[in-house]
Amino acid sequence: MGEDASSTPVDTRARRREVSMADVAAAAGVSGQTVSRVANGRSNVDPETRERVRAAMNSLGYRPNSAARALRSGRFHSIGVIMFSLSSYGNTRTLDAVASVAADAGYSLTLITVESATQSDVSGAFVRLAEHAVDGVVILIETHRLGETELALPSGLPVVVVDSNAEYAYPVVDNDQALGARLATEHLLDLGHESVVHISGPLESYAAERRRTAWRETLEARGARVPEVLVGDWTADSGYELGRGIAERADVTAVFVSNDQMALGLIRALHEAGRAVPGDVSVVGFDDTADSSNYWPPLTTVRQHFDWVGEAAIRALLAEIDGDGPHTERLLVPTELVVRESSGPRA
Amino acid sequence: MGEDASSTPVDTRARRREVSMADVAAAAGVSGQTVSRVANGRSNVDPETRERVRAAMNSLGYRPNSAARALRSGRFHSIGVIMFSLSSYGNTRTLDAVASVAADAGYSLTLITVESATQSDVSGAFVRLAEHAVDGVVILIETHRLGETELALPSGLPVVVVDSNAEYAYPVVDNDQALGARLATEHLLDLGHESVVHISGPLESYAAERRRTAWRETLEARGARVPEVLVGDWTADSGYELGRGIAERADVTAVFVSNDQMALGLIRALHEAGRAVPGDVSVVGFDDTADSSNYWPPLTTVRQHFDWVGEAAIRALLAEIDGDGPHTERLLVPTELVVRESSGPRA
DNA sequence: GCGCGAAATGTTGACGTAAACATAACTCGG
DNA sequence: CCGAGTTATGTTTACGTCAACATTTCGCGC
Repeated sequence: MGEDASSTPVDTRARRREVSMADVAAAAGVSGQTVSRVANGRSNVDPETRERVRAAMNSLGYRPNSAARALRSGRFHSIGVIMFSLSSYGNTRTLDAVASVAADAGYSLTLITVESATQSDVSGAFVRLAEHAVDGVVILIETHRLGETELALPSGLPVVVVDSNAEYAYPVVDNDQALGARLATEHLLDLGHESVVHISGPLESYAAERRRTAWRETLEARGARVPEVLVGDWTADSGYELGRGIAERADVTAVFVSNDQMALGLIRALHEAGRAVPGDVSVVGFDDTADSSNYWPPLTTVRQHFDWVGEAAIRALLAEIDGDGPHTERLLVPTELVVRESSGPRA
Repeated sequence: MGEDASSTPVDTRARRREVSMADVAAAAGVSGQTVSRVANGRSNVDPETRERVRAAMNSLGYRPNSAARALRSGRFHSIGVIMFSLSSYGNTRTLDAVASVAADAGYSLTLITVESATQSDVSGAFVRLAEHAVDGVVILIETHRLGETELALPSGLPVVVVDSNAEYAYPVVDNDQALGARLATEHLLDLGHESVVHISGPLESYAAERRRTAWRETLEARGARVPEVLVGDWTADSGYELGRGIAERADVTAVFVSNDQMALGLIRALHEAGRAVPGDVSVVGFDDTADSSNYWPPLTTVRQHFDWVGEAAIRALLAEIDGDGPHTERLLVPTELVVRESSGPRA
């Protein structure tokens, strides 16, 4: 009695009954297999038959059922992305790139955001993705510290991590944080500043850590004094709070800030205190957001190529998915210094 | 030729063979159906049996196959999102909210970004989503103008649109653009400014249109002169370019800008020209981005509750999916004025 | 102690697709 | 004009899950 059409002719939810291959096959007078061949663009179909099937597909509005397709083939043509919220500028930009590259390759994106970047949250999200029919996973989490247990995920699914820590058993793609931080710090030293204060991102962030480390090493290499690190949380507000302290210290003439938003807050604090930028204090940020060229003054900053990172991540993942063996490698995309007006020679 | 499985017994890609219900059933010594019942938390299973099945699941690492489940049930527990790139602040924030609400409801998100917001691109994306096993679609496109042919999508799938135009045959959720624009304009008039110049978003944007219209109507209602509209493209750069023109006009004392980023550019242009904000020119933005309280001066702006919008959109969509009939209604989330330091009384 | 119903569990089949395996039709060289 | 090779098409089956139906087990009232 499985035949529904007989008993319930007017079923509102009957729309669920989609047009299937069998329907097309019947309409075109061929077998389902031939429809399948046409749908998948196989060559061994008579042009005339192909046309007939195409016509039937169009008139019936046939759309292949991806669930069935996935069940049959084991491929879902979908890539999972695990993100730690969408608030960070860089991650969002990377996601954008990931989305378009994946789309070009015929993959759609399944997005999961996690509240906190703990091991349990991330692997929980991972499990959900694994259940949810994805061929591979991109983990896009700049801020996380998983404690002693490093990222350990259920096996079997290709994974690429976009992050700054090298300790993963998965391929890692990232911007070259250390290069950018070095360029920024050297730029300020080259302008004659005796030392450079650093406003860091949160301690849990590996990206922040690498920038901080490179800043310190650059100062040491130049024989400059290494001031105490100030720690923010990436927000402009935290930059402002820390900036109020900096504004009171006449000895500070150069600040390297770990992202543009905190730099914005810092600059506001300096303005409020009547300290000129770059006259009294030079400021260099990190990210080169779309807005930073319109800060007042326009911000000298480190440009990250998030689009390259996103693209590289997807390419690496697709290679893994296609079985070209997992490359546990590490790809660093170069960063570059963009000099604008917030940095100048020491007064 | 292509057949590899037979010749390569040690196939690295053999991991694709996931643990299935049958494996668990065999391990636990029960039928597949019983496993299914345990997996779905049915009540009519003997506690002891349930425990045995659970143990087998864990030791084998069983994960239900969502493709098979979807094929069987017609439900995918996935919501499609069509976005016009991720560059806009508001859309990204809305997406964030959508992601967490959907996740709470047990749905994952399938994200598709489109390059341009044309009818063909959007419906192309829609078709891809329909193929891609989603239960419903959220269209999150603030900037689009589809010409005379209004958004016409293949039928059968619940849809919610987040946008400012009322002309859809689908439920629409949006921030109350008109309210915000009115509040902003009235605020400036109340401060004593004789008129208010408006920098609009692009003409293709319905959001920009509604803000522009409300600005004009507010001026007219107060009997104020309506200056020519300046049209930007949402970027800070465009705000800067237009701002250079404004800075030369001594008669302009108040500007209502259609988003915060253009306001940032405008303020930079004013600074460059030596015109004080708000001393010479008052500026009000729109969005209340995370950064705008740290602009210099901190920006008076209109706060949009993107999180509410995202949540409302998902709730409406889930209601549709659950068959509570399509509500072709329109939900406006209130906006509010946030007064900071970029606006002040007319000199 | 017999039969009835409830609870626990098993069996069958279908969802839509595509791989593997037929089979039919048609080409072409000798 | 026959058989081998090629191309077009059809048939069967399995993917993993779950609803529907079938069967078994057991408790309990009379």
